[in-house]
Amino acid sequence: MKHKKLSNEALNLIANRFKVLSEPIRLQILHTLQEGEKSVNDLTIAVQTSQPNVSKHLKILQNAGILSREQHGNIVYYRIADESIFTLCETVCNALEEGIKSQAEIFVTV
Amino acid sequence: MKHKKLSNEALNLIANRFKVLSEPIRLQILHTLQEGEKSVNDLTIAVQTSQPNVSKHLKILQNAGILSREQHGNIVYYRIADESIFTLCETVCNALEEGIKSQAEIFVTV
DNA sequence: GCACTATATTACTATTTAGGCATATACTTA
DNA sequence: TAAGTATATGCCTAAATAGTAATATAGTGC
Repeated sequence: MKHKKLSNEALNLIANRFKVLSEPIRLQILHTLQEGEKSVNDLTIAVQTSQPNVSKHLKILQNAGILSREQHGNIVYYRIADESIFTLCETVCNALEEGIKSQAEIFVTV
Repeated sequence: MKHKKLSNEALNLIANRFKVLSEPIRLQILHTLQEGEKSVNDLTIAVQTSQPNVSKHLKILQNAGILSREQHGNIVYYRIADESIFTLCETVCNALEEGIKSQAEIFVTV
């Protein structure tokens, strides 16, 4: 398996993407948006925190290019702009499952 | 495309994995280890920071199940224990490339 | 214009954490 | 045992940031 050498700037960008995804509330927002676009109010109800807090997280996600924003009258709808985040989550899920299985094997072999 | 509903605890675990990967120095360490196992000293030289700092990051990566540790005499070797992190980095890389391309299109259509 | 609703922003606080420095631990060799 | 080397740990400080509360902005309908 061949791999390219990544520059430090590239690693910084990658690290930053992970940082954006490292907040549970933001993952909750993304997970909720997997059903389709939602208003800020919908999301506020879904993630159980204050509206200003949701708006702040939405801005972070939008700035990262993960969400797009669309305003209709008084209501602002957010939607997923970069589906790759679900691939990321799935990869992590599988890895975590594997890790737990490996731990379980310790007991099996006793 | 069907997707399962994730519990908040699951999202916390996923967020935590992203958090571990959200530090450029840790990505540098992982990227260096892609060549194969290295000693703490090797890694300290590779990532250009202090040895205690490297040890601290190595511990975080090991606790997350991403690295494994093996001591030979005086020297401690670390190696990748969870290859999925490279898949993650690659997915992010591709997404970032796509994002930049989309931005570029704005200029093309002028 | 005025009241009402939806979203965003600002200022603040509390928590987390990366990095530096000093030092501890552990292994090796003389 | 003593000196030397490799790695880990503890304490501290500075910077980043999530959350809150108050307020600002912007759109709607009367």
